[in-house]
Amino acid sequence: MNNRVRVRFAPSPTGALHLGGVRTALFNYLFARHHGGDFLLRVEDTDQARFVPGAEEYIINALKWCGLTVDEGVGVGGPFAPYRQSERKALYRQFALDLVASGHAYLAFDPAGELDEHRAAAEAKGETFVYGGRNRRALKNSLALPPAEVRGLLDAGASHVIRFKMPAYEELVLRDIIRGEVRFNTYLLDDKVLFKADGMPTYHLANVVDDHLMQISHVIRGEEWLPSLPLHVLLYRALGWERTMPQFAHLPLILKPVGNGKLSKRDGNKMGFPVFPMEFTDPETGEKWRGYKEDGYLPEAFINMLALLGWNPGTEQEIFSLDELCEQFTLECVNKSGARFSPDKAKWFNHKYLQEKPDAELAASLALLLADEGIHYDEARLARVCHLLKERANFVSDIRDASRFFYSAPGSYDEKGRRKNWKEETPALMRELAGVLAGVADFTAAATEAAVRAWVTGKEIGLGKVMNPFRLAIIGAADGPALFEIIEILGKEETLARLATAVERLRAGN
RNA sequence: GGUCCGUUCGUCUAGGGGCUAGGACGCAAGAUUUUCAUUCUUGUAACACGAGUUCGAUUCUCGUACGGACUACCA
Repeated sequence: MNNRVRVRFAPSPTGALHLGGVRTALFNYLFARHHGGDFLLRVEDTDQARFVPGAEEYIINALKWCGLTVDEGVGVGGPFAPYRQSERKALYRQFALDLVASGHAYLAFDPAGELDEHRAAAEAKGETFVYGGRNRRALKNSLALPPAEVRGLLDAGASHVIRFKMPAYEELVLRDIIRGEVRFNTYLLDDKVLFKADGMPTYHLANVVDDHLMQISHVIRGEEWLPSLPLHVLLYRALGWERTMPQFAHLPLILKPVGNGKLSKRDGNKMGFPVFPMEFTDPETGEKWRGYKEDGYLPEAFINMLALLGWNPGTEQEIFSLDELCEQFTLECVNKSGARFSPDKAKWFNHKYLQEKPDAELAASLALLLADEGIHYDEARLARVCHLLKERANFVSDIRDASRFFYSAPGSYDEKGRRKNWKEETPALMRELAGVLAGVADFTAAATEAAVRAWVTGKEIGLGKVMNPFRLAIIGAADGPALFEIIEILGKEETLARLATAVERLRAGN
């Protein structure tokens, strides 16, 4: 028996992976790396009806984009292959049958319609229908029906499922790494279906069987699974695997930024932020969902933001590289309560990471965005443009939007800026300014600034009287980065040309 | 409805029987600046409520309220 740490991320390919799913994967990954263990990817595709083509590929690509490398599993293989449950189908039936043989499970023949009727009837009385110890002898199953009738149904090929036989009355005290002791009483629990009529196991059976077979040491999953923990533990027990049963940790949920409830995929489009790591187009509805990647988030920033949603090491550090996260992550520092997602904070993280990016790297991303719009740019200048604009940007697209004047002269001028800054005396001032600039041999920001300041000082007027209309002439707007830095990049010729154009086109007054 | 989980500034959180309850996001003000930002400084703002234990509870216990998850032949 080995006690190597082995964890798995086990998504169901029913659509794109959302924020919560990525965080579950992340915490599993961090836990594995922290302990020098293995991170597996297992695809739980036991529900044929909900299978979405492309979802599995999306999940793999999303993990890749996030930098979460899978050691073993779908896409990479490994000693316990296959890792796709649909390909392990043949394996599960025997375990279900073993449970029937040992008296821990039974065959149930109730048609789905009849159960629906029971549920409806119970609901009408304000109650909930529970298929369990209190009524199973009155339903159509191998516990209630005479053996001969069961055999007859089987011989006739009657559709049936296999249900777990929940113990009548047992106090269960279970341990969760994050929550401590959690208590349940089997008296209130129902006989869950383990094996479906279509020959596929349900999540509960497949999950337990695979975690056992794949020697998983820790099950780290969302809080929505906490209610089925007793079933799973009982299953390990019934299968005789309790001694090597994994430890459990149930992660708090990620909640909507505003309003009630957990974050759903609808919230993103509604409130203007992505809930998926990457863009996803639903193949059935054709609906398109935004992604963090396409919105311009850096994967490191995205991961950092997600890691701090429900976890923190107890220090005041906020910026962590993936390596630092691996080093510092522990389940004991995961908190118990749900965390509201904050799009603002996500942006702030990206801003932080953007500042650390080398100009050349940003320039390469910017070039792509510009090419998308068919904007012509001078490649040699792009890194300088990024250097100048990045500190005021959250995304590379912010740099693109703030840098348009570098690629072409202003086609129009900001009206408010014109009214405020373009006075009767301005044209003359601008012509004089052009003369001053023309005389600067080495057209650097430092040199032009020194020349202009000297000239303005001599004239005994405020710097703003010159700089504001100057800015308007060069970039067509009243805001933006340091003007002398801008004209250094633009060059003398272009600067003088724009000045001349502005003098010609702009008129003072209202 | 039932079962289970949770509750510190608006949000993410630190802390923990005696603290001026700390940080970050956001917001506001000031400084810097040729503008707008950035940046820096300062400010804003919290222990859900009620009992109990205790010399003393935000911290421990129990209730209440509120929030959440689950309650499928879905995961």
